Amino acid sequence: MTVTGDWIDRLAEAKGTLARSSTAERVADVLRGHIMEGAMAPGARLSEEAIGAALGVSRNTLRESFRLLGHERLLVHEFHRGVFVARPGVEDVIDLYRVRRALELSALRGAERAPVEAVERVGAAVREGEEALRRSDWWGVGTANMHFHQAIAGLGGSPRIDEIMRQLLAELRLVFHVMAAPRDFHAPYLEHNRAIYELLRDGAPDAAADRLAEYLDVAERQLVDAFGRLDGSSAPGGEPE
Amino acid sequence: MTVTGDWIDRLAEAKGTLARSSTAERVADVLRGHIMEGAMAPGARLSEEAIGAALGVSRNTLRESFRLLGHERLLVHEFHRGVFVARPGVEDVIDLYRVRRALELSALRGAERAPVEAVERVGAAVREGEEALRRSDWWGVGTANMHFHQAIAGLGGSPRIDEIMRQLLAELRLVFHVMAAPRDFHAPYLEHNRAIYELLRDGAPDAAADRLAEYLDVAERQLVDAFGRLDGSSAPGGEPE
DNA sequence: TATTGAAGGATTGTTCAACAATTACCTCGA
DNA sequence: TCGAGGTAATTGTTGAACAATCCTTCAATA
Repeated sequence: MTVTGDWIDRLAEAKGTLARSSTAERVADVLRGHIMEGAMAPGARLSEEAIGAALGVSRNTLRESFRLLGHERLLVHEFHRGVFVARPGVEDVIDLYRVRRALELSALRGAERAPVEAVERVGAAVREGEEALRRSDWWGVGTANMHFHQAIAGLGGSPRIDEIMRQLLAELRLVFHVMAAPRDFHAPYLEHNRAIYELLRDGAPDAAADRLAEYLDVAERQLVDAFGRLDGSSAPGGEPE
Repeated sequence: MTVTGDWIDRLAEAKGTLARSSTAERVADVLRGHIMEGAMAPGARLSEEAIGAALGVSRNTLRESFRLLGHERLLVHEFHRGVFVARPGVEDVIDLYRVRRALELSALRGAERAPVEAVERVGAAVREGEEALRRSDWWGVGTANMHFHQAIAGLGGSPRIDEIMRQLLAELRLVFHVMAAPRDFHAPYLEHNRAIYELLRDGAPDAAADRLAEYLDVAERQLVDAFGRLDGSSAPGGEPE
């Protein structure tokens, strides 16, 4: 007899994690990790030959990885010059916050229709951050903060917005590396996160959005100021001339 | 004496178009054009050997082009199976409109601070569409409509939003190809465009945003209905099983 | 009849080696 | 100090080769 249970759908969901295999993508994963953890400084040049030899992949495959990361704006590719770790500047910070405002606020404002699981992902991120703070795990606090905003943007349930947001936050983590003292930058925002989550959970998404709007303004200004302080010494953004 | 006119900035702007030379990117441009004009039907497979021979580029270079277009969601890359022209489904239409709502409405709502040139780009797109309609140039009407929404999203002056929007609209044009009769789909929206532009120009951006919100709802429903009608015959979206 | 299993061919994934095009560096000379 | 020129190093692109995987076909079996 033909077995056609509905559990077959659950199998189909796992397909994505199964089919994920490609040397170029795995290499991109490795590089992405190194870049975001700061192992490669912003502005550093990535030699095809050196990295290809180090990772044991051919130049062609490595180039595919570079293209992937270039599209995520973690690497910039200059023709005939090579690929470099992106070095975001003040105008990038401003632009990143423009996009964040558009995506996060509109997701929050339309959150009456958000499913409970999506709201709970926000709560989980809040708790994740508080626990990391208790452990004085600053990197973990930053990661949790990213998860928080990812969850906010994910309230609308849009795969495309999720992906855009992932890229934005990865790029933003680069910004933190350019900054002087990113150590405890995130910590003060934890209580804001909790307040926003509770407003959201208690059915006041508009109030939550207003609160988040302030939040974003303050954070942006803080980053812009930090950039302004070190501007002139190394001209972090834009094309050098 | 050193000549330092301000025209040097205008030269710098042209740098982007000048430095743009890479076989992979040029190939991607060609393919993008063919896909968006419907020369290659959604779902069609792109053979590396055939296309490589036709365009006179090597497989490695062609693969780079495929990756570029894959990131724009015009092609989907299935491991060990090849690349296919994307075949958007209903859920893609819904998601595309989610992102459009977030980006276009928030750009419009914050348009008090938009520079005059940006607003005028919206007006130019409106007139472009009206002229195309007069010539019964349906493809031109569609293009002008894309320019209109691109200009709306561009009111905030964000390069990242501009790029996201470009991709979204390219993907949406693919959707129109999947539809049955895309011929005069855009025409009825021209007067909406004009109304929105005039509200915006006359300093009522919030009213313009409300109008655009309706607009998007109607257009989305129309597309979803069109998909529902042809659903079952060829199952345009998702993974085939 | 319908399903399974095993060749066989075709296509993609990846590597390697080579050469062309361009940039970076270094030296030389004024 | 500045510019010109030449050399070395790096990237851009190609072509061929082989491994891995998928699709098709066809026969075998229940």
